[in-house]
Amino acid sequence: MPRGFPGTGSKSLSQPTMSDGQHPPTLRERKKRATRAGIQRSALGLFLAKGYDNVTTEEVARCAEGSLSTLLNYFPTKEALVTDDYDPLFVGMLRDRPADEPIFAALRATIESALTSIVEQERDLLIARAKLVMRVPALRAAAALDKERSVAILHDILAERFGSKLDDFEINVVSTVVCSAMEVVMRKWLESDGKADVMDLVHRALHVVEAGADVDGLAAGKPSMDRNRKGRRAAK
Amino acid sequence: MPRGFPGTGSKSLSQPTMSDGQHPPTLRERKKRATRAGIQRSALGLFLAKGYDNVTTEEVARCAEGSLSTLLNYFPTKEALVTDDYDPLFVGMLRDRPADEPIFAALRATIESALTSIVEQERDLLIARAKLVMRVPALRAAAALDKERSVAILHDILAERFGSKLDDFEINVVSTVVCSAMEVVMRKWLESDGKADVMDLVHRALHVVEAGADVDGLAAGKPSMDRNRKGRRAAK
DNA sequence: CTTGTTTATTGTAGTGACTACAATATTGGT
DNA sequence: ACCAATATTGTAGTCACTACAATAAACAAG
Repeated sequence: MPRGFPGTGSKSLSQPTMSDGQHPPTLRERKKRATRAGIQRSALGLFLAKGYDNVTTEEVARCAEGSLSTLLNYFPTKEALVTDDYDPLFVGMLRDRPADEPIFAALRATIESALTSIVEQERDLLIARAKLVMRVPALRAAAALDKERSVAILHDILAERFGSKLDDFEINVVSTVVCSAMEVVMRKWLESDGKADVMDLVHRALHVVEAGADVDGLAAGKPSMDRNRKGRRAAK
Repeated sequence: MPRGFPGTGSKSLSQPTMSDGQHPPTLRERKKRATRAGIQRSALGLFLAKGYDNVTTEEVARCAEGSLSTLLNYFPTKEALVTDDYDPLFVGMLRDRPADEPIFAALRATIESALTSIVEQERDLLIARAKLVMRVPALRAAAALDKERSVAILHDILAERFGSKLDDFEINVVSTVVCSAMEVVMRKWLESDGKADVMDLVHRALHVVEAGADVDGLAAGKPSMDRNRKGRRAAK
């Protein structure tokens, strides 16, 4: 009789992982994805219900009708059970922008399409997961390590375009700062339970980064705000 | 016969912790500081010698001639053994700047005095610790949580000055972005083993943040670089 | 459908960080 | 020298995670 994770057959969860293999997904492959998704769903459910710290990895494994060994085979750490990994989608989109497009315009466009696409498909899942991460210190710490990768990727893209004209240090600062600003956007958006206009936040944040965080200047009515297309001053 | 941590008597380590109590430090207090410092020094030594992951907390306790319980009483986690906590010094300095000084000027001045003071006294310790943190993922993750507090503190200071004129969101972005930029400075400085000019890095990073990370503009010779007083283009 | 190879799943035994708590030692004031 | 407050220690246990060997399923071929 079959062991394994039988109850996880519903493939309704659209995994945002990169489908690099292309080929018709072999049966084995599909099962792996299913078990993986099943474990992750069980984990998220339990974490949301009982609180991250009050759920053991063993409990998650049992809930997903599998063994702890298998769980650890898919997710090296407990924190990894709550990771999203949208970077590949993001990077692909950014790389595909025309090379002559100003970088901040490209960023805005990329973020807009990536974000709306994600929000459309997995709005609730995204919010639930992200709010969980925000609540749990261990998850925030793990997310910080993920963010390093995002920064590195953006760094590479920027270096591709400006490596000859800009020092690596400045590129580093810019990529770090942009990612940090986006993190603030996410946090603020989640605080509003996803009811705030994400793109408005994105525009406001990127405006600060692009035009300069000259607070004294910003406070004085910010004269050159014609860069962004959407109206400012949305939520208080 | 006395148990406790006898071998840690040398108080040569100038603890940067806030001496809030003021009063003549009672004998008990001094002992506590000594044991704490002793544990931390033992830990750092072992971590540097054998690698963070190859040292157990029990080992650190033995090296400091104390028990594991005591160690855990002083440091709630293994990561905490490598934390520095310069924020109080920093905040105090920033709060003491004249209220009418432009905020970025205040930041530069504060960072300059705080940094040079720290570097003067504990240069080697600082570098050793920070490089350790950079190498070990678990420590980087823990440092991210510490950074949250720094951001919050800077946020409060900015809110004090600009809360009436600027939306909380923009203040959040600015404080986050400034701290992130400083983190990049530290990383770059450590990559050069502390041989690069820290303040030059600080100025360059803050310039990007203050004047705007408009990369296309920056790449095009950056016309308005007369804001900073030190020469640019230091290390390649 | 059987056979053999590859790969996925599982159990076991352990390590290490950390908690809770009770027992003991030390300090500080009287 | 004694008592109260506090510091140190040991014990027992939980939990995340590793290493590894055993088992079961998926796949490719005959």
